[in-house]
Amino acid sequence: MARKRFDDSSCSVARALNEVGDWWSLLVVLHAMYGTRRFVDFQQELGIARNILCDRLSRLVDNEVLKKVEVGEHGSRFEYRLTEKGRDLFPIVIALRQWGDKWNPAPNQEPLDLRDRETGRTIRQVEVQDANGNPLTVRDVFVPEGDGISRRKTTDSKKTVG
Amino acid sequence: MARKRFDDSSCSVARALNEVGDWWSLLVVLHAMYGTRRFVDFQQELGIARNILCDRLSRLVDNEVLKKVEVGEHGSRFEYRLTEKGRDLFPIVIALRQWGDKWNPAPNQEPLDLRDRETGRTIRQVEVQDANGNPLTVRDVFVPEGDGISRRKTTDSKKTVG
DNA sequence: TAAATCTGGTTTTAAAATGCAACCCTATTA
DNA sequence: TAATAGGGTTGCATTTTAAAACCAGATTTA
Repeated sequence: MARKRFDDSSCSVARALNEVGDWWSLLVVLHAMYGTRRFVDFQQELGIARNILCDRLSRLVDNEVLKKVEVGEHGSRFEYRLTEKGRDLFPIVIALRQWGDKWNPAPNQEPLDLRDRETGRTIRQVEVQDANGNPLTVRDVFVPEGDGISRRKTTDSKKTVG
Repeated sequence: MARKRFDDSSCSVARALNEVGDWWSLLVVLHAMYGTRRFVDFQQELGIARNILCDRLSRLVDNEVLKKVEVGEHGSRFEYRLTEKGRDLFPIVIALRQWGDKWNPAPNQEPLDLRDRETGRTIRQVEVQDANGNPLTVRDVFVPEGDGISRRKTTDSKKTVG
């Protein structure tokens, strides 16, 4: 059967994954952030099948993560550019990159070193922070009751994370 | 043909997506962060097919995002608990949630309000920050040359993000 | 000017992934 | 003793995916 989709899910993570939660979309967005804009460039950089790339690009355009812009007077040339919504995926992509570098470092390769354009200094690890900017772990947060998360009367496990 | 996998990709985002980049894995991790630990609980909360849940749980265990723990003296009962590696996905999950809430808010629902257990105050928006903790956008960062990102001599688009 | 190339796709085909339902086995509870 | 809960596995039909071939308009190149 078909993949399940979550367009109308009450969970915003599910709705987000619906738009960028497949194997390729976030990689397309990542390369767009590195400056790639053209169909052929995406195709060659990612090594993605052309039909899949087609599908992903148009889906990202439908979801307003990218916009398709006609460029050049000669012939039909297009560019796929990030929208504000797309650029807003930045923390997610960077957090994924940092997680990958930390837990699955490439054997013979330095992790990618991203730097602040202004100061030239390495950026921070992306983290969840409290109102004052102090880092928080899973255990430090809670959801006020009446949140809409469907929970069963749990079986017999104690409710501590980890 | 088969889905493409990126186990050995030089891109850490690709390697990360290889472990948690499918339609269900991050949702499983999310619910684990909310406290879910049991097979049936995941199954009912997520509405996922049992065989797929099986597959995802064992893959997450293989990748050391979850650990499978035998509990209870009576019968074979298991719990799936987050490892440190799994808990380290916290910023990614939260960033996804915030992105979903911002750009695809649920029609009749308040966005989920996560709070610091200690102060009771709402947590911050997850962001990329420079060394001093100031927020950075895509346009504020750069990759030092010689980074291993495969780039073509770009066609004729100007290299500005967005 | 004809041939080759670039760009951005669509089509075809076969292998996987997905979802559903049914089944299995061990314990526990009614 | 029967029913139910937990944690799966199996079979099957439907989708998705990847690879490669094909296409069509514009533009170089020979």
